[in-house]
Amino acid sequence: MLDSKFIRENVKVVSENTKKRTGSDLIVKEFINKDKQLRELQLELDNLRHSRNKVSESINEAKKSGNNQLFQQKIKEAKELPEKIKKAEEKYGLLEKETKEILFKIPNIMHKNVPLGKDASENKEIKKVGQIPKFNFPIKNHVELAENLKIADFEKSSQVSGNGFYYIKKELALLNQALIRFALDSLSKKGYEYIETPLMLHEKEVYASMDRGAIEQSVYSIKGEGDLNLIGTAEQSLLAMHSGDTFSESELPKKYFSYSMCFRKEVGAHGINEKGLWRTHQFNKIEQFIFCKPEDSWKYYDDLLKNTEEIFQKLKLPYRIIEMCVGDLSSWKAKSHDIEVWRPTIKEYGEVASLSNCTDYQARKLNIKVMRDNNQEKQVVHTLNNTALATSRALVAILENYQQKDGSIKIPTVLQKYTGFKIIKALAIKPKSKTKIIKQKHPKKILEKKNKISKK
RNA sequence: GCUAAGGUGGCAGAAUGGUAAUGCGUCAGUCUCGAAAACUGGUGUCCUUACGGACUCGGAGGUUCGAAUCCUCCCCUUAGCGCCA
Repeated sequence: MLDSKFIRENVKVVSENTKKRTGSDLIVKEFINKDKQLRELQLELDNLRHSRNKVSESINEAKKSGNNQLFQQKIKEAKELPEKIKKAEEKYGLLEKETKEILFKIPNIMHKNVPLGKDASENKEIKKVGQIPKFNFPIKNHVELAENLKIADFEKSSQVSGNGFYYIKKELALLNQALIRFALDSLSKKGYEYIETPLMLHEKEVYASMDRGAIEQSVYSIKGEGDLNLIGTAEQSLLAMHSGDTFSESELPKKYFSYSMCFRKEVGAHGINEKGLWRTHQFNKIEQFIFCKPEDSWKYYDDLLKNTEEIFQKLKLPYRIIEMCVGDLSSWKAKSHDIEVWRPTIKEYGEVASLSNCTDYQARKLNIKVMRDNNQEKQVVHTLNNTALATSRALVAILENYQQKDGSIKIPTVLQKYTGFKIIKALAIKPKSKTKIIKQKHPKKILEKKNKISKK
């Protein structure tokens, strides 16, 4: 949320920004109006309370001095006040709630360079990195590849949990763990602090990181457990970790990274009914998160992008960077870039990481501040986040980009020390159709191979 | 989960129905060539141009003219017991 005082003092800036982002600045006008009423009501309420405090004080004095007549008279006088105060309080509470709701709807002030555009189709491509692989054989998508290799089971998972879940098995599951370790090591070396967080949060903390719309579309809440919700990203739990804290200047920046499971409803999301690992209700993610002084946030923004790029470069996966245009920028962000990885099967880039500078918008909701050295003044900190690696999408990219003619999958070199194997070997026997069995020329060799594997 | 004791500013620690003592820390000023000590003033949030005022004792309600204090519900901490990956 924005600072009410800032809105009052910069109506023009906020209105223009809101209009640019949502097409209308009506909510700003509405806020100004409500906020004015609210402050008038507060003055009224304060005056009522003041007179109560005064009367109470005089009652106390009368009691102490033993002036019984005055005491009785004042009590009589005081008895009328609580009712009035209660009414004013109720009115105030209601108006305050309304005003806050509107305040939450006013979007963050964008960075001045955010490109114009209506929606995702108008996002700006910044650069492309890496060689797009060429295949001299018909390629398969990750679902076919994984099912043929029997390293994933999407039938069973949809049976037991519904669509959007997965069983990954054997080499694929180990590759998943290898990706996690690889990303953790990569960020550890950069001096970021590793954190493991709660996977459930109260509503207030979840709400701090995003807006109402995003929550309704993504957040799972736990039935019968008060207002507990599964996190959609460790961004939420990392932000909440410093809820209410005031840092000294020397403590900042706080650079964190975290590994967690993420849970998302994906209501209305395109592709949630598609089989596979690309869009799922549950996935593993290594997330980067920074709390910093306001003047430093753009510097760290670049760092966060570099860290993730480095990971994809080391995995030798072709990717591109795009910048979110106004129409595709979430309300709480000041600026955002995505990293998209190449998917040869659909001949498109697909989102694998999302970088954001939320400036002070998130931190204000949880009252996270920094005490300035010079003038002893507190200032709301800036928060930034970027995916380091969401493993399920990286798995898709690896399966599809590293597939071989025989259906086996090469393991990216940097991951081999974590997996312990260099290739996910194609299965020798394909018993599905008779013709294929006939085609197999060396059944002895196949048997030998099988024995070797089972010995391992 | 049970039992017991607790939860008051950055920290320690009083106030048991009369409007949050005090100490430490910290910041500023005086003094000093400078520092220390000493002294003086400030040190949570909000409203107000200001004068002022309101709020704040883990949270939410309630009783009362008035609640840190009494009542109800909830949360958390510590210790012991129980259960458990």
